[in-house]
Amino acid sequence: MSSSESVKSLTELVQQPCPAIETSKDGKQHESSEPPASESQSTTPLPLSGHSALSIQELVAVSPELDTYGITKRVKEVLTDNNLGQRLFGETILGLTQGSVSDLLARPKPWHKLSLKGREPFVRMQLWLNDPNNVEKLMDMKRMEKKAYMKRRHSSVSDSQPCEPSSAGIDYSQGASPQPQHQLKKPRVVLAPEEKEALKRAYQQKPYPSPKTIEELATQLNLKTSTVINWFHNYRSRIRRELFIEEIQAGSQSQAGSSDSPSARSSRAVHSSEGDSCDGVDTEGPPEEKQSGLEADEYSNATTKSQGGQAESVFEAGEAASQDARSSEKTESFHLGMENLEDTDDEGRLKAPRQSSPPGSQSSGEILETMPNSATKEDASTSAASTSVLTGESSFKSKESSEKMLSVPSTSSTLAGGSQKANSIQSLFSFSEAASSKNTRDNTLRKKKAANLNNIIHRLEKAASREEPVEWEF
DNA sequence: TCCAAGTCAATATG
DNA sequence: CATATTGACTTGGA
Repeated sequence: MSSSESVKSLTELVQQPCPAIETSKDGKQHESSEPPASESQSTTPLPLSGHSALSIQELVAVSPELDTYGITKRVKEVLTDNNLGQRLFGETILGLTQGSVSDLLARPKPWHKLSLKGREPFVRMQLWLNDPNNVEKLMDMKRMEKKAYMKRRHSSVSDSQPCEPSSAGIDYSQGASPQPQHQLKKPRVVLAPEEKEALKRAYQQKPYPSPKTIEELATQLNLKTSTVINWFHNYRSRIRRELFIEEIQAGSQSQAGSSDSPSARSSRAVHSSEGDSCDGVDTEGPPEEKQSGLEADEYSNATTKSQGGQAESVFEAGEAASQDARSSEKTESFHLGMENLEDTDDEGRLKAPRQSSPPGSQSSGEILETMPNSATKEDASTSAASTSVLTGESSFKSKESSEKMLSVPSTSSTLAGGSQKANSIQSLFSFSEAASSKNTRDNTLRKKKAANLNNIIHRLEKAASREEPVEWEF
């Protein structure tokens, strides 16, 4: 009921474009439930379809800056408190699948980094949070779903394949037997830990590999080119996100209470210390971005592409044959000696890989095998490995070891939130300040940061137009 | 064309 | 069962 509410809120927002400033609770943001009427609750799973979408988009357009982190936090609380799953919430309220919701709730990007489209779910969440009956509605949905489910399996007594032929048919037809249809479907590539390692290593050196490099990687790892491309795209964007959340969390917890943090940042202070960092990723780039530190330490970054095009074999296992002939000489960048150490989930990993790994060579696992190319299923056949390193311990354990590698000092750069837009920023959540990420323990984080740095560098370079990779002074 | 941002959907994990 | 991860696809911009 209440069909006009959304309109009302919308109008309100429109009328006063600059709301902002809400202190503790955001009271007036939007209210009302999403779809203006119609709400077919019966069988249509996806609520979004035409009608509501429009309103939402308009709302997004006029929506004030929202605290995405705060919103997701509250949503998670409400959901868990009431035993509501994110699947139901996602499909019913956001029109997204479970996986997407999980991701969104766990790693919300800051509002200003979101595209119009990306803001939609957050506006919906805010709307939902403001809806007094939000929980109740979801509970109802849950009940209905369950009922339907029960009914279905109840009535379908002997059906071997419960209904749900929705996807069926079409192509392969033939009927029937859903049994023999797999394999041809599409296997869903799963990269082995070693492969991921190799890709990550390659990423450190070149976040934006050239087509040629990609080809080589694909060949060496025995993966499809598209897989390698996709991997890089995904990795880059995911790394970026990690940084966002880090930024947000750092900011929000700063004044949580216990932490005193002497560091008072006065507007744009330049932290000279090289220690921490944080920094934002900022896609813009052009402006200044001071990154300090970054000693090459271990991986020198990408910019040094040297004009030749050398092929870097990511893993030492040379193997292969791949036709590369160029001597890769040192190529391998640093040593990173990690290797797999058991897993046991420890987070505090002490460094000190017990395993041998001769200091000079970075042994790292090598890939599984490169079959000629017959295409049959992939089974690891082992072996061979001609030059394989002896130390190589071929069978790796299982999980991927932690990834630790490079220990970049950090990018630092205070970026100063102020410079950004300097206007609205109500900063509900943190400022994008440079806080301090002191935990040294997280290698992963560091790695991500480092990776990100490379990313930034790459972009700057690009932006700066040709010009060789000048040496940016960090 | 490449890239980034959003998602989906299959798998992994818990 | 629910949630988390992740390769691939889609969309939209230069």
